[in-house]
Amino acid sequence: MQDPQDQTPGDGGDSRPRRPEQTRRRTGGRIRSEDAHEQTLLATAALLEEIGYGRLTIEGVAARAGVAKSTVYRWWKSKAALVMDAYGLAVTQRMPEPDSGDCAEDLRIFVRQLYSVVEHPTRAEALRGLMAEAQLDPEFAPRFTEWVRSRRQVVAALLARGAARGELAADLDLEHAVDLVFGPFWYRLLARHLPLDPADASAHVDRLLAGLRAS
Amino acid sequence: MQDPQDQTPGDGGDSRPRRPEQTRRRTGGRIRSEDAHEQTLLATAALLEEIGYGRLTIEGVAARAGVAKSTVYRWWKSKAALVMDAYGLAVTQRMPEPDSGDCAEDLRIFVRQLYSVVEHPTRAEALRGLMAEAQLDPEFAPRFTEWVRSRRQVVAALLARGAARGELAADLDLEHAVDLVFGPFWYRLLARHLPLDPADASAHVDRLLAGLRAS
Amino acid sequence: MQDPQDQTPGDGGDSRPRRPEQTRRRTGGRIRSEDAHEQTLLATAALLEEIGYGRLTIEGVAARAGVAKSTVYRWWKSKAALVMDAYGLAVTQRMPEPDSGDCAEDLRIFVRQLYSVVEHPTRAEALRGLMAEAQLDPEFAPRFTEWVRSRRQVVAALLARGAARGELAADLDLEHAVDLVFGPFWYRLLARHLPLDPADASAHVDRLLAGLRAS
Amino acid sequence: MQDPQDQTPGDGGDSRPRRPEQTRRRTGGRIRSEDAHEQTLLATAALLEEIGYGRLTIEGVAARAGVAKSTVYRWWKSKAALVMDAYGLAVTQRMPEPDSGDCAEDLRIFVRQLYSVVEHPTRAEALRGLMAEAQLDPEFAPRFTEWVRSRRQVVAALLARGAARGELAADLDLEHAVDLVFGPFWYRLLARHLPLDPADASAHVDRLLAGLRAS
DNA sequence: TCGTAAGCGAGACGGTACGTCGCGTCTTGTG
DNA sequence: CACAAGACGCGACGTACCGTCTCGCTTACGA
Repeated sequence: MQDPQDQTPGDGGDSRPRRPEQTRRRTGGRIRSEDAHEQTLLATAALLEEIGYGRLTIEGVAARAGVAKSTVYRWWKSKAALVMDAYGLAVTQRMPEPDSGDCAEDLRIFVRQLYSVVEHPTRAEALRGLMAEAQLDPEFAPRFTEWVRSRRQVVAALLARGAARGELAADLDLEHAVDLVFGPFWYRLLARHLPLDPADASAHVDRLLAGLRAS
Repeated sequence: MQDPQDQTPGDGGDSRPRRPEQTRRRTGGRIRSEDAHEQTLLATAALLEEIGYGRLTIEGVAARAGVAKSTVYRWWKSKAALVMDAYGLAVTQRMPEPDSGDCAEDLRIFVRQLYSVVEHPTRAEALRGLMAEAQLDPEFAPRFTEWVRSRRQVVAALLARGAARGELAADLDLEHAVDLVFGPFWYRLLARHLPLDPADASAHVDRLLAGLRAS
Repeated sequence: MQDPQDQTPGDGGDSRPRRPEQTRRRTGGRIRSEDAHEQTLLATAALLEEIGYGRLTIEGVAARAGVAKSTVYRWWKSKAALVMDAYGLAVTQRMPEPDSGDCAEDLRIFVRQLYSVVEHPTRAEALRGLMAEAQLDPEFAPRFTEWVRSRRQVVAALLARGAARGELAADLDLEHAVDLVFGPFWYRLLARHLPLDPADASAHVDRLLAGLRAS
Repeated sequence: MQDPQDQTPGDGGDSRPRRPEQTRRRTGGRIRSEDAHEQTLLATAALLEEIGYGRLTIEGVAARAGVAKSTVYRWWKSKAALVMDAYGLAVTQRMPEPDSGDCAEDLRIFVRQLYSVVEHPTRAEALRGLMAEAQLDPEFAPRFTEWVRSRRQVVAALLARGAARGELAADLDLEHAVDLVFGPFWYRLLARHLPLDPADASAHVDRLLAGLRAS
């Protein structure tokens, strides 16, 4: 979600930028409890597994974590932000940024990884929940969009390299191409009109490449 | 939402599948108040415009409509179902089922219409809200998926006609092709990484057709 | 509750005087369904047994009786009135009006009968419920008070006969004496500080008579 | 309701037995708002005066007190419990526990005080309402019975002192004697067959004493 | 080494909306 | 007309979470 290096030391690596960016005053005061923090994220993950995003509540997370509600609110401003920290990272941030020298291969790797989310139903549900929340919570939407863009960036770079190498059409519309990678994926994930089968990943990429080469 | 022809006359075009299917017992019982019904839908639409899907509440709808909350609950089992009736119809049901004899032209008409939803921000927000709700409310999800399928059917038929006429590749994968029509649209609508511009509709279709012809 | 002879024929013998007393118009119109009536009272009695006065509802009675709610409302204006018909009669109206020639004996018979209500828990609960309702429903209160007076009358007459025969003090305050018969009974029935034991009836009467003879 | 002496200072004299007995954990947690509490009781009392027990609602009390409904429910589990705190105390707790050395005099004082409730119609109605509620709400009944017993205790003690002093029959049945004090009072209060006149208090006591001396 | 400044648990608070229940009324048939 | 069916407006219910707010206690710096 965030590069590890932009973390204020002692900030736990996952707090949202709610605390003033000006390197935090830090003049005395009890230090943040790493434990409370961790328990919160663990409880969130556990509850996501058990009851799903929709029925997750901050109240419930706090109770499960043995943490005060106010402590949760101190570090995360919404359920979505909490879930994003607890799960988003695990789900997708660790996705590869493949660079094999072969654009088709890179794409294949990336898309396979993308589709593999459905093998972890809770992660898939978390993705759905985050997307849903982004529609309903105007404060969360920009943060989600930003995350989407960061994911797009990986694919865009990958395609740009391919185009530079001449593997793809020169006049490629990058943004549109990236939409063709993610669009059908999200659509199936959300609309559920057909199952999202990791086995389809290859076919998806093949058809994609056909279009991108011709252009 | 529903085929216009399966409407019982005087049933307002929005009957819920809650009442026993078809012929409704109809032996005694006060007849359903067309007025209460209509007022509810109008209030829903009005509030959608004013405060948006996220802040819409059944309580608020009932109050605005001058209708008892229990009456709303009698006919709609969730906010999403209510919005679907109040808005879904207006939003998409009236979309065309073009059949000009030219597949490319048909697609263009359909997609243009699809993209035009963003010219009505409230409708766009309603669409987003419904999709979000489908992720959060397991009871609503199937109903939404069904509606998605009905929309897909229109495009599938259109493409099938084109394939039969030889305008498209014979070995066309229909489902995947339909995903390419709707996927990028929904993706942009929901993720907001880039604006959804009706002017892009043509380009979208052109690229689509290129792929579908080659296959 | 009412003498059988004051019934308009065809009026079922237990309807409350809601219909005008002027021997009912009776000019065409469907005749009152004896069956609906009876089923209502039976359902009331059954539900009293099962769930008690407190949780009894007119809605529930109607459903159980297979009768329309409006039919219940047509003949009884409140739950209390309904219960009074369904149960009150059985509970207390059939109590004896003893006249053995011996005032002490008469009292003993009467009080024993009074206390025996606790052997029928449902009846006891109905009595409690009616008393409670009389406190909460101003419309029902007078009807209940009237019934109380009718019960008092029996005892008053009994005592008056005794006084005339010289078995009791001549300067007896009748109303107060009757209060001493019913007061402690109701008090124990309602306050539940001590169980109401039919075996106590004799002791109650004995102490009572001691006081009434001396005066 | 409770002995005045077992009140934690600042606890308003009306603490519910809902919180763990005695010393309350008191490790963290916002302190209970004495103000919210007091406003609730005041609003209850005010509404009792204005609309009476029957039409009192918790919803209404909360609104009037400017307090959240959930706060009311946190401290009182039913309307009856609320009224008992708001009014019961005022009505009867402050009743005297006379000990003049003369049993007859003590009784007279007590009964006069008892009858005087009818001079405050709202209190009388509250008493009726509480008794009614005790019949209808099984959860409340024991609490009410307990209160009744505490009131009886006062009279029992008074009579026991008299008996010890030889003012009353030695073989006095205390429980029955107490029933004779309260029974007729409640009976008249509830059944309304005759008005409850404070002027009758003396006569009531006189007749009572006659019986208790003779026994 | 002490005071000041957090962080933390607990949990009460004012709110908002929920979804349900029963009321008593009404509007439809049908008999 | 009575009756069944059942929809309607209404009002309150009791619950669930929200996000905020004291509390008392603990921890860590910096003066």
